[in-house]
Amino acid sequence: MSSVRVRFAPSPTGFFHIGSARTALFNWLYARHTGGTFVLRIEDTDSARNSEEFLNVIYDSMKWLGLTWDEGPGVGGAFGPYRQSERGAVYKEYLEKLKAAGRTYEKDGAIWFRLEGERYEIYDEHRQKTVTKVKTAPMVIHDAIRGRVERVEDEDFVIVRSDGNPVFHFVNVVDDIAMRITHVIRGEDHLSNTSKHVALFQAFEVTPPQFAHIPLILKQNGPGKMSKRDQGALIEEYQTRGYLPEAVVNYISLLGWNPGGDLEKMPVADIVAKFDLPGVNQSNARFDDKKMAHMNMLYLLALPPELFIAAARGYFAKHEVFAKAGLTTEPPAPYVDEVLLLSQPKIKGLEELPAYTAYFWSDTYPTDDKAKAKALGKGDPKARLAELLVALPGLDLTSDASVEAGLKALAESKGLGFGDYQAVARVATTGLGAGPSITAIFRVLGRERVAARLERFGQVL
RNA sequence: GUCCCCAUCGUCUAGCCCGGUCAGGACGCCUCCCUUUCACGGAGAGAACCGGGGUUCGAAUCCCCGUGGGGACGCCA
Repeated sequence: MSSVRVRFAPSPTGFFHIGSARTALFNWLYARHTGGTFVLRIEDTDSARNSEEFLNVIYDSMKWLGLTWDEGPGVGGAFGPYRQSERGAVYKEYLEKLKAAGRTYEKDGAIWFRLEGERYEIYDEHRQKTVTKVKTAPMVIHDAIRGRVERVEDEDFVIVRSDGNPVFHFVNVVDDIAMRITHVIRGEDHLSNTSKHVALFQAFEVTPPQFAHIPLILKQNGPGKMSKRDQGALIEEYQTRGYLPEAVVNYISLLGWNPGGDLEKMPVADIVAKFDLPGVNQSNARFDDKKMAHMNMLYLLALPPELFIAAARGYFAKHEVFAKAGLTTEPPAPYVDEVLLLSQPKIKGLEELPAYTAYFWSDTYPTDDKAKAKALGKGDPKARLAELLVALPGLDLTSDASVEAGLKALAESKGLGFGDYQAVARVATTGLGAGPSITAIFRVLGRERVAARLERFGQVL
């Protein structure tokens, strides 16, 4: 294990979104790349806004994405506890250090951090009030992604609230010191805070960790950074929509980072091998759900049959697809597997599956009017239907090839093409204009059901 | 308003650090091919160096200024 220690420090005040996931991922990737330690620390100092529900969402989402932590809640570690709400003693100890150094004072019941320098008053237009500023030397931050950043921190700030709870800036720095964090990889929205943090590190006489401020993810429509309220922002949502976690990981790893070539789809092990801080971009990235969906399709397509079946079945169970289709018992496993495999090369996402396969589960399925009109629009569909019904008992349904041979023979005997039968047979047996090959549909559905559907369709013509 | 960060196709980006290529790839869009529908796949079209100065024989690449975008300015994190 290398000496690298990184942490992801979410606060359970809202759902786990793409931006948080990407920050967690970059920390995890860096830890895995360097053979370091990935720490999960829960920043729950704002008791008014925290909730256990959100905490569980964070754990679930991280586990789903495969972002396992080496130290943190549930797994322990030498620097625990890992929830800030349980670290009161640590903060008290560090607060004493600051007090002893004369770097704190009380005002309005809160404890403030005292910057060193000459004080003066000035009217702040933004806040519309007079504030006390301090003439300080600029803080210099050596950022692994931004380079040298200089910022003047010129106002004292609260480190312990009047209710006794310590504030983010303070606990964040204290824990990074106490947990021996070597690299702070976080969103660029924290860059302006970093001067506060450096001031605190200096007050504790500790060399600050290596900072790396990663670009933000912008919402795909409209201005501003992505927030938990935006469309497609929640990791949870991709989980319920049946996205493959490795696809999500792959896609978000490419938001603000790239291996420096044309490579896009790559196994997570390759991402780990290639990931490094210098490869991280400096400019913000806009989220694109189309590209995410495409990545997911690529992964779905590449899934070995048994894994695709497992994923699809997981989706079906989660969404109670069979129950919603009106079935009291699940269809036989081999039948279900066959139907699922038929669909694998055709769909872009698992969420398409219920609608895509509905006619395999139930004999009552909707008929798409457009598809019907199109199928009935040319030739003599009624005659084709009748011919299919005549030929059906003699059709060899053992394989797609044999069904195809049979249908082609029928078409040839009438001086027609395969397509003349395909269109009407499809809409009759599935109600749709698109789907797996008609030969596979015949074979999997079976002679009886196909016959019944063809007949029923013929009657309403 | 103050401070900080950033700037290549509509989007994600390669190229930039260490100036010299028809500025490359991917998503999306469009066309064609494959085909039994729909996908997948294949081929192709269209599409960008934010603007202005400077340095240089030569600038997407280095410097400055604009402009634009983003972020921070809480007893939130």
